[in-house]
Amino acid sequence: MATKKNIKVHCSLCGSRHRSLFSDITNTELETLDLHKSCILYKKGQTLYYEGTRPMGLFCINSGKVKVYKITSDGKEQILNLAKAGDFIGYRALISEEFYSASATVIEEGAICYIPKADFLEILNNNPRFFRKMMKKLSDDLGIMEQKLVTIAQKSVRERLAATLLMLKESYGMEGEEESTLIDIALSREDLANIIGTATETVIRLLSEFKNQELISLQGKKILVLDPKGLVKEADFYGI
Amino acid sequence: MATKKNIKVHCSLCGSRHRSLFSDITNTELETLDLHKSCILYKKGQTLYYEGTRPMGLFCINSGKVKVYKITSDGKEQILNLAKAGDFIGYRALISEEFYSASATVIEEGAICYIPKADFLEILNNNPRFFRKMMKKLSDDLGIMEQKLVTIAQKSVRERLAATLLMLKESYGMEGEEESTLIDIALSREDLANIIGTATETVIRLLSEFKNQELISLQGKKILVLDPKGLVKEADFYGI
DNA sequence: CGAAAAATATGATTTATATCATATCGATGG
DNA sequence: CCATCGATATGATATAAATCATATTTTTCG
Repeated sequence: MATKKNIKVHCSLCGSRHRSLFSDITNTELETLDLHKSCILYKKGQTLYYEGTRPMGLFCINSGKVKVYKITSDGKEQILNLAKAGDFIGYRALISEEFYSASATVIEEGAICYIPKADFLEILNNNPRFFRKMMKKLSDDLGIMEQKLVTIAQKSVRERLAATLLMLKESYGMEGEEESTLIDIALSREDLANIIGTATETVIRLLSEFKNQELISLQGKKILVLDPKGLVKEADFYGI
Repeated sequence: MATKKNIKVHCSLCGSRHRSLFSDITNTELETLDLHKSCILYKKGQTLYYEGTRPMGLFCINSGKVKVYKITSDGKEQILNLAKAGDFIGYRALISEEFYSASATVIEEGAICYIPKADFLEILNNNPRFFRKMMKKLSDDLGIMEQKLVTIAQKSVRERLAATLLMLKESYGMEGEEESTLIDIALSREDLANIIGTATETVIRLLSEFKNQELISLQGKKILVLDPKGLVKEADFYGI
């Protein structure tokens, strides 16, 4: 493997920062970050961290997409979260002072910054605004995770898939003509199955059915949502 | 319905406080709390708050047990959390500044205090120790919820039931003779089903099987764990 | 206390989804 | 550019668990 090249992505110039948790930290803090952080271009398939290892810092996604997942004792993968530009990952383990409870792997290449633990904690402890924001973020994350739990526990695979497509449309949708929206994230059928907690073949079959119902159209790896209202009807609720 | 009687349970004398998030707030803060809070004896079946309503304060359980749950669009219940003496509930909605995202109902009667939102936020904003503790709590809660999600998404009902019994043993176990431990919480089979996300009949059947395997013994409503190692083998992992 | 209601128990049947199997398509890299 | 490997697709079959049905036991409360 070639040595990873450290690239220069200044926080102050980062296009994603204003949407991130760092949207209103001080200039001094920004400068310290830029001085201490590293930023690397990751390729698809590279892993940022592994479950069970010690967190030494925080990942901040400048571009690209990442999946955060756990592997069960019998080797099955469950995706907990998808992260994109502007998202932080790995803060939960830092705050709970635990080893990572999940792994994170790049699914679409991009530049990802790494902020040393000490700097993150420094800002956390000296910037009450940031502290409050971080707390709110954890609280929001918890609310989302609770909703996911309920969905997976109580809804059929068909409903969960429809709900997941709607969720992906919200996060990764690129508006097209008419009602149609392209879901702009290259998820394999297997990834999709590992989000909703089902078998890959089941996802493939259900996507075919949704296609036959003209709810979606399959553009190679990506999915085009043709009839969001139809999907809402399939999901029979919203939220995952 | 008879008017609820406000009972006197001083925080400073509360036997559960030292185990709670209020374990190290200042005396002044304690006094303010005692002045402003109310404390009511709730009977089984009474609801502390309903999903969709606005949180006006924080519940602090002095005694008794509470289930926190969501109801899906098709009327199914999913229990997210069980709370006992020393536990706080309802803080997530306060911190995220949302309506309640779940309901909370008493399953074993007890005294439950209600701390006005303003007092909670006051302590939160003026006591950095408490703030940090609250943040850690949310982070821990999130880690637990993630593990639950994985378990429900990837494990069989049989494995989930075994894991749940082990979890309940940890939280509510009363050591008996030999390896045996009584799970001291009066959960109906339906509640148990709503924790693991399955049908009531399935729980009843599987409990019968575990009884036949001499892993547990059914003491009326309560369950006696006879062979925890056997249950671990059934669960094939630990954590829910 | 005793009737009614709720919870538990168990059987029969159905069904959604997993698993296994095989074929085709498409991407990747030597 | 072709060979190989992984992803997608679809069919056949197995199975865990839901649902429906009906006793029996336990709890509730008038």
